[in-house]
Amino acid sequence: MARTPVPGTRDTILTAAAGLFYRYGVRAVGMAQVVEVAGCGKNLLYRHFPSKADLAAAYLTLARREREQATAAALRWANGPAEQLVALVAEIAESTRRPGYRGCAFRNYLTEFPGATDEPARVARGYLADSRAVVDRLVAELGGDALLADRIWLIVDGLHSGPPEQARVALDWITELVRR
Amino acid sequence: MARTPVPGTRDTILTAAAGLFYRYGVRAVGMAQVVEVAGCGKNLLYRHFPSKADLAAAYLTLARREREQATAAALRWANGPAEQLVALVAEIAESTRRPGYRGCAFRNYLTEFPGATDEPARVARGYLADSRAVVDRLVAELGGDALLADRIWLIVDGLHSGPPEQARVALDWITELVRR
DNA sequence: GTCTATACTTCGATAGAC
DNA sequence: GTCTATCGAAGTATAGAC
Repeated sequence: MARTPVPGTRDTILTAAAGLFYRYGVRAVGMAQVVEVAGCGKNLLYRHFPSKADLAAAYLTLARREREQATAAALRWANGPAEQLVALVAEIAESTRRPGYRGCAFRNYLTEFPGATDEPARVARGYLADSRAVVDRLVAELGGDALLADRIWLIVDGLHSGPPEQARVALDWITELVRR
Repeated sequence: MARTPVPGTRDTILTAAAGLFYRYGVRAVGMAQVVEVAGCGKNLLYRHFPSKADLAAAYLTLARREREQATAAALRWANGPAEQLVALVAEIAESTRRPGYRGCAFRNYLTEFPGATDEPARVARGYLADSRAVVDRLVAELGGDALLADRIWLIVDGLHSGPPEQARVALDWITELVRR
């Protein structure tokens, strides 16, 4: 009897991989570990993701989707560029305070693979660039100059790599900058 | 005939390792690669550094010494806490603009080995904590509050992980914050 | 006695085969 | 799903040059 392929297998594998990659780093996690946590055979994993780079790229793409959804949700209740900028940073600040937070997945990947030009690196750089572009757009709508955008991005960068205690400091500061 | 031990061998090896570790990451660089670049035998390497962790710890300790020397040199010409804070950040900003800059060695290590508690990790966390303490002390001397110290540290964090173009933005901002 | 070079061991990784 | 081929890495041991 032909066995019905289980739907959502790809998601199961990807979720397991994402958890491990984010927590321990992409380099530190082996495919065997992913198989173990996903509870599937090695066969299936390599069927869905022909190489580790493919899996890493999918992991970062998933992370991107999650970030974008969280951002969109945060922006939903904000009116105008000022509120939107605050909401944007507030969402990041909040995420850094969640248990298990280990920094920005995209920045982490680029630190683990400096100078990489493979697919995961492209996904990571792409997200960072697009993310920065959103800030630029909102600042422009606000009527702010390039300096304000640079400063906000500087805080966002610091927020991602600093300790979670910085979350409130960053948020308050952004609020102050934007309201002015 | 007894051969005279070459002095400075340890430094030669360490310099080679440091260059590789910083550029490509500690995980990505193998001991064989270090041997190759250092131009010595494997035996000698393991005599001076019994394990890769020892070598990594020595690399970060060297990085710390270099940072401290650069910081001390920058602080030498500064009078009072305000000027010293500016000089401190100016030195960091300048360093991020040097060719070959690949981020903060200590933050990078901790990103490569999240949650590590080995000797290199202790060195990295130690430097970061001491570095932060210097900022706190200078801010206190300046008569500033904890918020100002947090904000300065936020900028320093952002400066380390952001693009080099942020250097001037960060420096100007610190100057403005401290002069007030 | 100190160094280089190299062979070797063990281990874990990716990836593919069955 | 297990089994295996292949590779690279850490670390050790040995042989030989100076």
